[in-house]
Amino acid sequence: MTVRKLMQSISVDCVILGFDSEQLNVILVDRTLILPNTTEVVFSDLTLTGYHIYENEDLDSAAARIVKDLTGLENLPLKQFYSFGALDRLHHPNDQLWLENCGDVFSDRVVTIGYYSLLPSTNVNIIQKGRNAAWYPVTNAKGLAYDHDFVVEKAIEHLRYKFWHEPIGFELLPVKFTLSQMQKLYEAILGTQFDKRNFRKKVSQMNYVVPLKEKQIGVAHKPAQLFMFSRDVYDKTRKERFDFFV
Amino acid sequence: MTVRKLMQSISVDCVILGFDSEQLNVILVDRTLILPNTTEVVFSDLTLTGYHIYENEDLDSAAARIVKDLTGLENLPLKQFYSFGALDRLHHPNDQLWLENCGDVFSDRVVTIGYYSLLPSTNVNIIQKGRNAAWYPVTNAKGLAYDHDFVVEKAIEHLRYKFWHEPIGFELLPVKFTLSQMQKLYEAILGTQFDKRNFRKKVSQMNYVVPLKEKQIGVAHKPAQLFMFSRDVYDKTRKERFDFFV
DNA sequence: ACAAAAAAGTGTAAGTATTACACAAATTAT
DNA sequence: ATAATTTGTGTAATACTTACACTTTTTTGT
Repeated sequence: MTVRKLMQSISVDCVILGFDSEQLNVILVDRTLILPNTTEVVFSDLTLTGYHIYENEDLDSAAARIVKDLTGLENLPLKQFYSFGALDRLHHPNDQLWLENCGDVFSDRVVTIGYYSLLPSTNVNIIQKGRNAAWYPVTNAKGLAYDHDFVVEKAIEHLRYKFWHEPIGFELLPVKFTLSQMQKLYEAILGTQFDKRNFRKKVSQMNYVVPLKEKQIGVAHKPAQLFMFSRDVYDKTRKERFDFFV
Repeated sequence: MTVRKLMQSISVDCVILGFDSEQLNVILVDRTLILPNTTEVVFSDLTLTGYHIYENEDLDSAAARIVKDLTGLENLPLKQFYSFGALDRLHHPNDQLWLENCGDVFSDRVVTIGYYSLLPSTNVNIIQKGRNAAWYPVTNAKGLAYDHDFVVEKAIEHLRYKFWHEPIGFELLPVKFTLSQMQKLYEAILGTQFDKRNFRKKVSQMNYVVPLKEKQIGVAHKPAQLFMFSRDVYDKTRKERFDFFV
């Protein structure tokens, strides 16, 4: 076992986003402070999956390690999106109490590198370890620890920007999806409504969205055709930019 | 004078880009190591404008302060674009020699927050202070100190991405510019050639590119009409996205 | 004064993409 | 069988993109 020394001024926070065919969700971790030798709950709130980095790991590895430690999830496509270093980002009284009681001594200000990851939030098995991690609707993710409200906001702003300009949404859909699911996703992220016929016309130009010979099963209405995203076709045919709806 | 304590594991590096109607340029700072008590030049190379941050300044302020200290330039529109934390980013022998001789003790690995700024590289007055700062063509900016080759590469990749998707190039042009200058800029950054008539058709849709009642003077050919960018019109009329050439 | 050089400025036709709009078809549950 | 639900489809008007070449305006050199 190698010795791992914390860098006490640098952390990584991960905004793990999921879509459940209705809304965007984010994985948050319970932060309940119980004073030692008592059972008194001093406060209880939620944080992003985040932790300090070690001296012998790079940023991407730190992000992957932190997510694995807190949720059990591995091999997520984590992408760095922004770094946060406001002087007061740890200065809320609860944050101070928490840091005083967690056993390590941190510098007054910690710069955090923000990462995000996208995945379908259904069928994702979060492994509980000590501190509970769970999905929460993004719209309810307010009053988070530290500056994590702001970090989530920036992540979603980043995501929305990318959505307008390239087809990144497929990671948020199941492997086999219907065009209605895809449309709902775009509408949820971009906050717009699209006409069904025009949306489909647009999608039919994306030849990396390939129709399967399968239909939905177990739905109480006409079953929809299933599609999948072909990274292969995508890499080969996509243009420098992505024209989406204006 | 307030006491300023360095955070020895976090720095900011700024990629200050300029365009001179021909090519992209970047401001680099001379790093010549002369051993104390001798005049022997151990090595001499170039770095981005960068330095460690202080404990009592946030990231944006650090970036502005560093640029001012090294170049005299103030009020640049500095934007954060990516952070770098590879374990070996300071491990080149020259980097080690430099750090050993600069008087401070730094941690083995320093995470740096990358910022960029765009400006016309003509008429920019770089104030020399001790270490020389100057413009260099981006294409020649190879073999830089630390991992700065990579930082510059990432900055330009980021810039190119944004250029395809929104009209950010105006900061790289003089306040009054011709359509040919604008076209050259787009061609330089995007690495494409555009048809003059089609380019102008496209620009005429951007009603925030406003024609002036002035023409170029002092050129040895038919003088071109001058245009300027109106942030006012831009903020009011621009759509969520920017259709540029596919 | 004139010619040469240099870059500015301009139009059209064919093809492609976008928009707005409404109803029939397939399936399950009762 | 019927109701409920969601899928799936076409057209016409407008706007945008593409490919393509010559004339105009100005300065410089003779």
